[in-house]
Amino acid sequence: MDLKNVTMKDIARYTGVSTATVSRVLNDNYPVNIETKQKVLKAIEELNYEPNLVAKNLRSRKSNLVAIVVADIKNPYYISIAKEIDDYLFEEGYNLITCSTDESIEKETDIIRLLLSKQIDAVAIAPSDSEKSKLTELIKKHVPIVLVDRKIDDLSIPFVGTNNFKEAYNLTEYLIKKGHEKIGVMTGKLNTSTGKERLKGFKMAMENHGLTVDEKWIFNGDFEEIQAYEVLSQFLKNKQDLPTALVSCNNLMTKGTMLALNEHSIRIPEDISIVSIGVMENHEFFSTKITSVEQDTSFMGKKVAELLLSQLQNKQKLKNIVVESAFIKGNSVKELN
Amino acid sequence: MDLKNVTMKDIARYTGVSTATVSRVLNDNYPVNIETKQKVLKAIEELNYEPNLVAKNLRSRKSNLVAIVVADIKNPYYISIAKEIDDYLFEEGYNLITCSTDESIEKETDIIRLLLSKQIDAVAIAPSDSEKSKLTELIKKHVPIVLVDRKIDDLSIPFVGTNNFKEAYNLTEYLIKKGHEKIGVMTGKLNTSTGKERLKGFKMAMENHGLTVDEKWIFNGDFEEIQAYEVLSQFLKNKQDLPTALVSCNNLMTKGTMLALNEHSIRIPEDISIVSIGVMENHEFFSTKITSVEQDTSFMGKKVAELLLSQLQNKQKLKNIVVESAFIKGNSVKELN
DNA sequence: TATGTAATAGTAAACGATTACTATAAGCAC
DNA sequence: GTGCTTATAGTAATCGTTTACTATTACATA
Repeated sequence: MDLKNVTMKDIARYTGVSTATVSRVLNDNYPVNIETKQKVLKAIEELNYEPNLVAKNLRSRKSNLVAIVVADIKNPYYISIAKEIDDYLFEEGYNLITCSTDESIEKETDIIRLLLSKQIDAVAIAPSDSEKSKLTELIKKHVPIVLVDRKIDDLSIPFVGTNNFKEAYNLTEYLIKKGHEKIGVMTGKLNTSTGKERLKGFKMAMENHGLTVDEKWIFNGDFEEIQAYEVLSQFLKNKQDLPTALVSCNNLMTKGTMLALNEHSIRIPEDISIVSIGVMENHEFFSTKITSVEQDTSFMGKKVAELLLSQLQNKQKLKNIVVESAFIKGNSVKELN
Repeated sequence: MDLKNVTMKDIARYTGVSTATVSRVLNDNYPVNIETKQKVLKAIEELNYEPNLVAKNLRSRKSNLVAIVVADIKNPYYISIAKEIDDYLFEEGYNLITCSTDESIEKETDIIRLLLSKQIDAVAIAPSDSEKSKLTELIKKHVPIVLVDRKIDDLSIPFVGTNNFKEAYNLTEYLIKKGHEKIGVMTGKLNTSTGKERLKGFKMAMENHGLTVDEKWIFNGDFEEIQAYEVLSQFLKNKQDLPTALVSCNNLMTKGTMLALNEHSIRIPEDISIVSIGVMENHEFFSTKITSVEQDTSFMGKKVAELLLSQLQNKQKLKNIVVESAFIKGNSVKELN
């Protein structure tokens, strides 16, 4: 039974009115005789009618779908942002779909094309490449966008994120004040705003304190755990001399770093000090808690949702939102003074 | 510019053929003259045509949307499963939308209704209540379902999960073998299969070893961190005597438990031993690593995806899949012998 | 009485794709 | 020439809604 869905047509036939009237009852946007209305509502109840949103969407040229496109949706940082956005948008009748680009610009481009085909209503995105991202495709079709975490300067798209330069600067300075001079950095992807700015912050802090950055301690990470693990493992395998401290440019790479150090029995902070931009899950239970800065992802998600909704509802207020991040003091930094 | 999307009609007009022909070129499912075909393809290129999937979906009565409905999509356990499903389905042209019920049956019912309206193609679900879940609504509309993690017995729906009874039994027995007799349990929701079976496993292990279960050490959790934290905090505030060991019935509650114990300066395992069904993120870095069983969520996700796809593609093979879980030995259990 | 307007409801055209039918022409066998 | 098949392509219906038009009635106003 019930092989075919009940449609407005069925309701119309059942009650002897036109589909237009049924639609009007459902949307309550046009005067309908009270008795007719009740008859229709009764039929809807009896036949267990449920609207077909695909049809509705075709007619309205919308999809009630919003996407969040990030490098890796398994990253707790993005998860937390996404969940918050989802909660807010769900209230307004939107569903969120999450897309991971795995930092590949090709995949990101494919995803954007697919989203356009799906008539996506809005997109929150952390572009995997600040130059090559095909955001113009979205702009051309007037799809509202919010940049999350990663910025793109030339396009005037609202942005929600943190002050990456400052985060890196402060953490590096913290190390310096503890007496560290031989400091390395595990960088993020340098074709993203976050990667660039964090490295810049690191270098500036070094420079301002008259320290030079040793090239061999600049580890080229890509924001992912594996790469950080491998780059550092390679370095350690060659028995090169370690810096006394290392700045890790995101949470995933901090994990990769810790795993590599663990494997070589290098202790934190006895043998090397670590600071991290971004926290690891459950770090409060760690034997060595990593000193880090923590972003308020719930707040960020909320702000992203607000910016998305304000664009969807044409209440344009397109300002950028830079969220302050918190300093978390752990015990991963050795006092050298 | 480009306010309106380019449609097949535009391509048809531009090339002087009918929309039927354009459709045939695009789908390559009907003979089209080679020159006509090239002309159409050229127009598609030039006008930058992209298909409208909403229209396609209306016509085909599908949505290319699959949903995963769980208590809390922020739970790393579900995230990992979801990500795996997403990856597999994306390859086949489906998008995954994630829905959190927050363990509320009302919310779950609303979600199911919404999904039906969206013409959802398939649903993976961990029902928030094994009795009251409105899966019949989905079944009535012939929407393929896969039960994830939580089972429902009477409906014959394929299931992917673990042997919850055995997991609880083994962990409890492990404690007993270490000499523990005063053992408590932080239960999950008892209106779910996982909650019920884990408690049953715990009780059976106790019984089989001639131990009695003290009611005051049965803590009524609901699988969520907060509830576990609060129930235990309340207990500790009343200065009641502790069991020597506690079985926690999922990862989130283990966290709540640890937080509550921390706050009261109760040490693991010196003051109380803890075992957990399910692992916490990054537990490899914990000062006290919790002895637990770990589910292979990637494998589970893969199996769920397979079952979903096989139903979507009518290759019915509806067997249940029970995944073996791994025993992780930590240092959270004190030897009492 | 003539006229304006509000309530009520139906008709039919959209939205953008797919496809069952139908039609034409060409090629081939007899 | 007749009949059959195949390649090719158009027409128009369809998926399930919404809505611009149009139409009718009732009632108030001048």
